[in-house]
Amino acid sequence: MTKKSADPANGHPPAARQVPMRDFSRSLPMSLLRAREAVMRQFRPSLREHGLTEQQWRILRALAAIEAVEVTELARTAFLLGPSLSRILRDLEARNLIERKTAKADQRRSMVSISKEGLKLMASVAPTSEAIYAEITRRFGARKLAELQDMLGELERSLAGLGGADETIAGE
Amino acid sequence: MTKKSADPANGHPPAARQVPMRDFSRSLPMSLLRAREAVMRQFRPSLREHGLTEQQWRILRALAAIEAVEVTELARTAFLLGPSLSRILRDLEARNLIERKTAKADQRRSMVSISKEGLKLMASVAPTSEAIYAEITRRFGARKLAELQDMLGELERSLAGLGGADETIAGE
DNA sequence: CGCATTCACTTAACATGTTAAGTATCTCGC
DNA sequence: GCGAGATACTTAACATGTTAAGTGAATGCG
Repeated sequence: MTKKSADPANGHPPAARQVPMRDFSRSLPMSLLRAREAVMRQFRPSLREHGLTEQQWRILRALAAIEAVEVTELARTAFLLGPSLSRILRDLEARNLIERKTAKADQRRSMVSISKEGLKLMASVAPTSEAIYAEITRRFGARKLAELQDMLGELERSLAGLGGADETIAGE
Repeated sequence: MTKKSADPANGHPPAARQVPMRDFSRSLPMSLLRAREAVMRQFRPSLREHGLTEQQWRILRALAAIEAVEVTELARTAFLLGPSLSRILRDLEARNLIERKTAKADQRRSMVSISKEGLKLMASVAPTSEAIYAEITRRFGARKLAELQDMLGELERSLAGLGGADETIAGE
């Protein structure tokens, strides 16, 4: 949609296409961005009703599956940068949705876990969330969805080790 | 690393898997997020060298293809929300990369266009950007890339009209 | 014409993304 | 054991995402 270029009614010369590049709207980053937005648009309202943002929900979900994790590993799991996670954890802790206690062995580490309240909140959100996911799967097709996920994973892997900058991965 | 369980020293029962949900890291939103990040990680350093953020680059690219646009349409094209765009345009204008002038017919509208300097900057960034895109295409495979884009587009379309909240689209 | 509504932005306020510094611990070599 | 360096976070600072409110300019209707 919206493939204008029909040169509506502005009495101007063709265009200022000085710099030749691929059609911007068809670039891979834009495709991924739009697709993700289309998906998240479905979930946000429900999360919002429960006073959760997308990232907060990611954190709770990551925590629900385990007993406790260090902040750094949680950041990897929830795909958040340290500073963002740090702030969000502060808020979630203030809301009593998570708990924190410094590890005894290493005072630098703090172990994060979900609280009873956090679990209760999750339980109230999960059904809707699952229903939405099911509807998305139904609309797009379970088979195609799996195929898409495979391709996305492959894309990730094919770009691993092409780190644009520092590349501090080493033995991982 | 990845010392997962091993149950260090905390005297707690096994795990807190109270709320049953799909494996979080395999959800569609996470797959899309990670894939996009893997791609953008390639571009960011180059853009950064030229003093541009991803969004600023999106705006310049959108502008390079046309003579001038209203802010609202530019927002659609660059896939940015009004407020973000508003701020970024203010900055880009201060850097003389774009130009703005209010439309004569409708004083509310302001037409945005890329400046000579903006075009010059684009010309200096485009080659590297294209090279990176080519490398990504090479690694992932041109055929698969096209296939992936198709699927992403399909996903978008299959979720259109399922707007999570207001749904104020009407005749578009 | 008068004025309520709608429009096209812009501001404001708060949450997150992102990079750079800062702080407290821990580890290790000497 | 002690001081340099590495670690695990946290803070800070700035840019963007996101929603709500504000502002000025068109529109429409009585």
